[in-house]
Amino acid sequence: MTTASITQDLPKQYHHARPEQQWYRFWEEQGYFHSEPDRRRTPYTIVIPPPNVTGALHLGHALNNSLQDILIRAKRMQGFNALWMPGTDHAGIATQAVVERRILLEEKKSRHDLGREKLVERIWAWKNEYERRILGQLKRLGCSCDWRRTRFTLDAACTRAVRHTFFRFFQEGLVYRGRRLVNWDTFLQTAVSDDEVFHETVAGHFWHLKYPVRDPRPGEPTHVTIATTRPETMLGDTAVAVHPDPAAALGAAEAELREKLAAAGDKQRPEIAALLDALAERRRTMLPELLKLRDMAAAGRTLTLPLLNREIPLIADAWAKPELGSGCVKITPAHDPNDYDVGLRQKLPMINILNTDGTLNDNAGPYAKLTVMKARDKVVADMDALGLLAEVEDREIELAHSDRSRTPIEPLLAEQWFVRMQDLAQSAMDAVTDGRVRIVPGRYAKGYLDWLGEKRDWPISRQLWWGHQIPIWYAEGVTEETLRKAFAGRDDVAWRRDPEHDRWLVCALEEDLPEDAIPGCRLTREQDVLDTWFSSALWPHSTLGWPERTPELAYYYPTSTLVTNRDIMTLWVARMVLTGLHNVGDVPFREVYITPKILDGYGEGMSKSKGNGVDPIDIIEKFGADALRFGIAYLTTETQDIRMPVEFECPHCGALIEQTKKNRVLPRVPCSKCGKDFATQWAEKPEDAALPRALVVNDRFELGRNFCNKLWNAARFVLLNLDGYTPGAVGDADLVTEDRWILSRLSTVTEGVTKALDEYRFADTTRLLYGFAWDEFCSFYVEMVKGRLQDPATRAVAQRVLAHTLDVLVRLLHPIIPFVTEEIWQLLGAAARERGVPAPAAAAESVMIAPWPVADRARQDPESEARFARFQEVLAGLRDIRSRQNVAPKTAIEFSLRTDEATAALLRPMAAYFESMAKARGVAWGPQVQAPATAANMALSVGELFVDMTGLIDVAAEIARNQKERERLLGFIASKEKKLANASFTDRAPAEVVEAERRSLAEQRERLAAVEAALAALATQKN
RNA sequence: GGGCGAUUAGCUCAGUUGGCUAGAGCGCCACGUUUACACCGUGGAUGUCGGGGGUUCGAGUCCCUCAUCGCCCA
Repeated sequence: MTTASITQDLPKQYHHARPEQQWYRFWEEQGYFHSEPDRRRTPYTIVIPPPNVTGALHLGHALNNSLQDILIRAKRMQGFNALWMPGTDHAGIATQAVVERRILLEEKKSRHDLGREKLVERIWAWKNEYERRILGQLKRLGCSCDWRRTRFTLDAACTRAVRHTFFRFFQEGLVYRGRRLVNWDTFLQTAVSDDEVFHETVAGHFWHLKYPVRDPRPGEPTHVTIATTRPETMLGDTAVAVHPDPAAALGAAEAELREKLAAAGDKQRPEIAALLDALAERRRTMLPELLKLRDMAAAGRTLTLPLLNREIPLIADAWAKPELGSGCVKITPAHDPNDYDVGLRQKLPMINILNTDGTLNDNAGPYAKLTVMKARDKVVADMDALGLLAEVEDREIELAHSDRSRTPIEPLLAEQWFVRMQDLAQSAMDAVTDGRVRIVPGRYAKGYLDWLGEKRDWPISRQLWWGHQIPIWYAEGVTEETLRKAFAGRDDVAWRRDPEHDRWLVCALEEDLPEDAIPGCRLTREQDVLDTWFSSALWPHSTLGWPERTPELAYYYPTSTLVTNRDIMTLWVARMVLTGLHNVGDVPFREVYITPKILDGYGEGMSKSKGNGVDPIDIIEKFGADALRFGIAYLTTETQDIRMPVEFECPHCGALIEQTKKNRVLPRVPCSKCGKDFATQWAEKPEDAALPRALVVNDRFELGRNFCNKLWNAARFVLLNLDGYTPGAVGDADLVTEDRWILSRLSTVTEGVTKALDEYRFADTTRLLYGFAWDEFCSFYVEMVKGRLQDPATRAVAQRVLAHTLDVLVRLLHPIIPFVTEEIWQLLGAAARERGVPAPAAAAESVMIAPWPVADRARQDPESEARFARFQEVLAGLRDIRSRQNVAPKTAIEFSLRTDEATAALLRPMAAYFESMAKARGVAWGPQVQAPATAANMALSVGELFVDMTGLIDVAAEIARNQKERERLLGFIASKEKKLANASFTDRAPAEVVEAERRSLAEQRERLAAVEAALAALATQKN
């Protein structure tokens, strides 16, 4: 390809679509994404947080993955052997729930109608579809993942890692089976973890129920009143508690309130005082009875549980709060977390009254088979009929809901599998406290350590069909001797006694056990599957081949950086650290970078279930992948989340329609401008899906699109001016002022960008490059080099410096905006394959594999930068005068500059640039310069600028401006004078600060004098 | 209830160890099509840096407190 044929068709606007497709394919075909272990090189590895296959990616994922790609591309260019390990997560409950719901909706079938095998088959189909879509989205984003290594948490390799981990945990006694109160989702019929539960305030009631005291003695109460928001749970009550020392508890509550009162502001004081009064009242009226009940509890008195007529004890336990309600509390250990603790403490029976489908079981006696809600109504009615319903209050209740099915959670005592966390958690805490894992920003370490510090055992079983089925078989009615014989010589089978039942738990490493593995006993397999996080906890080592000691594991592990969001610090990050330490013996990654979160216009996190997830493809379609990435990087600051209100772009008329909480969940929305309907991401019915779909966009990505266009045009300018380019050395003597300046700035920026990226300061990186490319390279260097390009004597060097600067800039920008930089790189390569200052060298065949620029400190040239700063100030002054005096751009002006000789000497050589950039001819420079008779003036830090305005001047405008400037200066000078008159300032502030203030004051005074002189001169002209 | 974060121009956000009569992009106003770019250029207007107290010679920046919002944990 010749230069001519390349340059003739450069469009004036950068079009992103074709380069995105072309260069992504090119990179893939060249194998640039692939990494192989290579002992001679240092690895840099990132494992992707595997997106779950529940649905497509939204902007939050785009942020996370753009940042990973920026890091991995920069490191690759920096010479590291960079591996970005991709893959997806099976997301057990979330995916199963989505598929089940869809099947129910479309075919009116439950999972039980379908059966385990068929359902799992359907989920695999779903997984295949969404995995393809997700990976496609990542590719559109430009992600340079090593796709040949793509894994899935449920594939054979990950499954093997799961089996080995589970087996080892089992052998070491780290997994066990036990009864625990779990969050039961009655719709999905599975336990869900605390993290899959959200709380919502709903309108409810507080029912006050009376339980009769058995054989009350004279002077004793006949009933005990308790209050509950869930009356049906009384059927599972096994005690009523009263505080063991109600007087002291009331005293403590009072003391606490008094302390609060002392510290409170005026507004809160009455409120707290009222609470104190209420407590005092309570002490008077209720304490005697509470003391009596406490004594009755100590004496072992009992109550009758109405409806079931069960005898239950009155017990003393501190969970009962004498300052609340009746001071007594019912205890339902099998259906309330706090009561469960009481039950354990007091060794109470635990009666489960719930079936897994949310109906009551036989323990509920006459209420069996009723749903929770029906049972509630009936219990209340029956209690009322017995005269045992004391009161009903309306009350708002914080009710736990399942995140997956959106139905209320029932706490339920169930048998589950757990991982013992004591030692594992400690190891993961140590890794962070001793710095083997560094968390950035550091403040997130606290949450991690606090959570692990609780060392709560990890419930790992889920009553689902989609996931890693727990490799446990139950053997009943056999002796250990039989087991030993059956599995003689096998080290891949282990067993333990089931502490809850008369049977053995048998765990198998890789092979599933047949039913008849043990003579005389039919093995049954555990039906539950493992929590998704169990397999994703292994991700950094399972993807590298563990449990095999693969070359990959040896080379890439521990990985370098994990990029994720703060919501899963505990669920995922902490667990990766502890399984990594346990399985591999080392941490999974050296650094964890926590990204900001993308929020919608209402400040809420994006999620599929809310309907506020924005498909990054929409942004890519409209603005380009580079624009998306640039915008994301630009907004990724250390502390702020990113608020992103979005709009529908009407596909009919292009109008922008605000996305609201209402319309964002609709399948079709009418355009408020043209009135026609369009489809949204929710369109599924044929009649909706047939409508053209609106893109969901945000104008903040214009920033990135405009920047790419600016860069493109700068490159276009360079390419259009490379005719006759010859590579060659460029010595210092060849360089002119603007060359030295741009090379100096380039060196400084290279240094700054490299450092910022190293410290995960993405916004700083991007802003530095934006400023350099736009305000320095384009606005000054390109403008200034134009003249030299016209002159055959200077053209060659100008071309070389220009090509070099663009080359370095493009390399620095490549990690952020890979596509446009590759497009430019390729064009530049065709026009100037060999380039570089001081010595040319052949450019890499792709910017993706070009070396990262190294800052040449020797290029940093304070003198050039100082000269330039003065030049820029004078230029701005000239432009300002032109603008405020309304001098047409075509009209040439003349100016003179009163300044010291040194500055004059610096600026005289720049005369040509004042001509080309402000159409202004400098006629006089130096200390002796006098103001022309008719002049517009401007006080500058370097002196005073005069523009000869003969025949042009607008005296009134000039006076107005000078007066305004005078006001400003007077205020400024007054404040500086005050500061410097303050002895404590001059005595105590550092000398250089005081000196700077003095200089500043002197300078402003000079300016003021100039302005006043100008005003005086103008006054004479006015007449 | 405990913890973390936020509150700076109409909007979305920067502001490194306190030295600023506070910056950017968009939007707004005026002018402009000079052969890289109107997804552009030049200039301009716009802020009691959430409220109150304190430390300091000096506070957007540090401390306390209040308010509002978001998230996490209980």
